[in-house]
Amino acid sequence: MTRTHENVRDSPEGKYEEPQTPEAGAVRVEEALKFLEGRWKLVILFKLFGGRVLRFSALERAIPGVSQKMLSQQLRQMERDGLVQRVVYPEVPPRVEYALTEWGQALCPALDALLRWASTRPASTDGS
Amino acid sequence: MTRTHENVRDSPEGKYEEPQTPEAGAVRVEEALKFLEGRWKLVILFKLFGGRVLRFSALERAIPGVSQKMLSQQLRQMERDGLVQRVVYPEVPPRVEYALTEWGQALCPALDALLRWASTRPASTDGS
DNA sequence: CTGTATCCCGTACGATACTG
DNA sequence: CAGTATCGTACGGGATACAG
Repeated sequence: MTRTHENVRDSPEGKYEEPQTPEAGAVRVEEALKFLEGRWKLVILFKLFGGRVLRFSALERAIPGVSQKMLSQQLRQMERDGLVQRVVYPEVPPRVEYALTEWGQALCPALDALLRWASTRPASTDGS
Repeated sequence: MTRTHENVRDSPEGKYEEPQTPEAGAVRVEEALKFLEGRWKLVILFKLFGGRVLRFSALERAIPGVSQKMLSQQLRQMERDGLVQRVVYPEVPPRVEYALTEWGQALCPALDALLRWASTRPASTDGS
């Protein structure tokens, strides 16, 4: 599974192409990581994983320490990036619900891979 | 369905334990991501993937735009984190070689998973 | 050759106040 | 309720100079 590669070219669904150079690889990973950059994005992601739907105030309550500004800002970015779906109900008082997109949900396995990797870290041999 | 699997507890090799709460998951992913944070870490990583061994000046030349300060700094962090091995040859002039540790090499599949995920991103429907 | 020490700056983030 | 506006700050990172 972790198969780094072999013949991926001309695969029928043909979306994913192995980066051809180390530089390209680094750049593409950086681009992927940019979707996760931001003090609160991962927290939001995990609150919404599993198809959960939360409204603004619920997220605010669920995430201790976040300010309205930051919550709003990060949600907007995630929406623009296609990670999050935002649904506005034209009511009074206003209600806005947030959920992950399919693509957002699909992040889960990749994060899992990262978690698995991190969990294999050898203990430092020196006393640092 | 975030839940990729079910009973992981008491697995024989028993190293990896699924995070029990969203918060824990977010925190652990953040910790994992911290190993990759830094303007030049990924570039360095990709230069060293595949078991390549490079000395300081070689990395400097291979990474356009990096300063000695940053290169040194990021390499030190990666060394402390256990991603990179640093070998000093007590010669004149000094020679220092850098390579990835096993754990560092093992990052590759996880990054691949991230790359695959990113490659499935739907095109924006709006004109942004 | 392989670094460290200073100085400087942009930006991400936090706190607070205000609005439809 | 669900945000935006404004201000202040901490820190990562660039440029440059110096050192073993």
